[in-house]
Amino acid sequence: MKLLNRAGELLSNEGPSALSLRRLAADVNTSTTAVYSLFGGKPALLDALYDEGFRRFGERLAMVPETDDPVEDLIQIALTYRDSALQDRQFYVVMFSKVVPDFMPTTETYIAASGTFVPVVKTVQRAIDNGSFLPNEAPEVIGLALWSICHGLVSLEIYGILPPGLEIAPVFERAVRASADGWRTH
Amino acid sequence: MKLLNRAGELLSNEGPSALSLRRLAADVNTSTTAVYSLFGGKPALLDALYDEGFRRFGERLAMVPETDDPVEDLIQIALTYRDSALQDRQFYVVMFSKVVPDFMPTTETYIAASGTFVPVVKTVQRAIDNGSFLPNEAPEVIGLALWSICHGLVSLEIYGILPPGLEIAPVFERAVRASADGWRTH
DNA sequence: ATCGTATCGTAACAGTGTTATAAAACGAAA
DNA sequence: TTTCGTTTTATAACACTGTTACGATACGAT
Repeated sequence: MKLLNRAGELLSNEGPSALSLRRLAADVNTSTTAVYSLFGGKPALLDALYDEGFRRFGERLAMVPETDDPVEDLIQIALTYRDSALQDRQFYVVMFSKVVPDFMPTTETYIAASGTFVPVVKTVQRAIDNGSFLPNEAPEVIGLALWSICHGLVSLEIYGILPPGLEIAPVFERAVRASADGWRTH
Repeated sequence: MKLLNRAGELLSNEGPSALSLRRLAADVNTSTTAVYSLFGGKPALLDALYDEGFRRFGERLAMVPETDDPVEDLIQIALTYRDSALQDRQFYVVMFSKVVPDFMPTTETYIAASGTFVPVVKTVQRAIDNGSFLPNEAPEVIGLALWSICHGLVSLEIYGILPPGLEIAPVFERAVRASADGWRTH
């Protein structure tokens, strides 16, 4: 599907505002109607990109190796989260920000995207079983907290609203480690 | 300025996509040109709303009383952060999300907005001086970490991409407390 | 009262997503 | 191979967006 590839390129190279149907159609030598017969419109095209973004994202997160230190595994997942987001930052804003007015993913696509979160919860569960993390805390809650600090820091970074003159990478790691420590058994 | 008031209403009630210049001008019985002579265009109008959003936001955060337990103060600031964001959620997405393509606040407006962050850092400093938080950690970093988990959770909540069937308020508080605990001296 | 600036209305321009209509391409059945 | 039916495509128009040139109006200070 040349259209989808080119849409991904346009999104990555020039951002969401360059992703107009006329521009896209002209780039692959067709007309805008193609988008409607093949996808169903611009929202559906965004849905496909949303899906693609989460596919890449989940692929990379799942690639983090599993060691016998689950808390350290979580840190590595977090670092991978940031790397992946920065690598596909234009996809990231489609996935996690309202970059296109009134765009919402299909519930089907949304459910598929939710799978990205599963390895995090599993690793948290291992940390609980391990005795590293507090028992009697729902692993989804801990996972969500760690996921959120990643999302919060990364989106602030991508939107350029972080204090300037800040070496972000070490700050990110430090923040994630502290956040994980908050769930540790003492 | 009736235009700005109506723009805020439109933004709050119907979201950013309802904020078109023609709609806005018609609602206050004028024409779109008024926006250009009074503000300078739609980006400048958004800039004014961005400013207004941060003004309200900062006002509420600064209203959190200062006790002799700075860590607890930080928790209260965090809870206020969420309350304020949910109260003005359409403003929040203008402030922290790319809801209008290629919109960026003026550096002047951005600097004013940055002031919102100051009370957080000050409270963190008090927690360090207090002996509650680890010394030799930059208060900006700790403040940023706490700010980020608030931002991460709240934006996930506002965008509706949180696991369904979740009582968010207690999860939010639990996550913030754990995140703060991560910076505590043991 | 007059001048100069600021504001406003009308209308047009370029761009967007979307859709009706008709032509073309393709695949399967006769 | 030929025919039929579905899918895909191209053209053009529609309604909408932000923006701007132009002219008229209103307002405030000299």
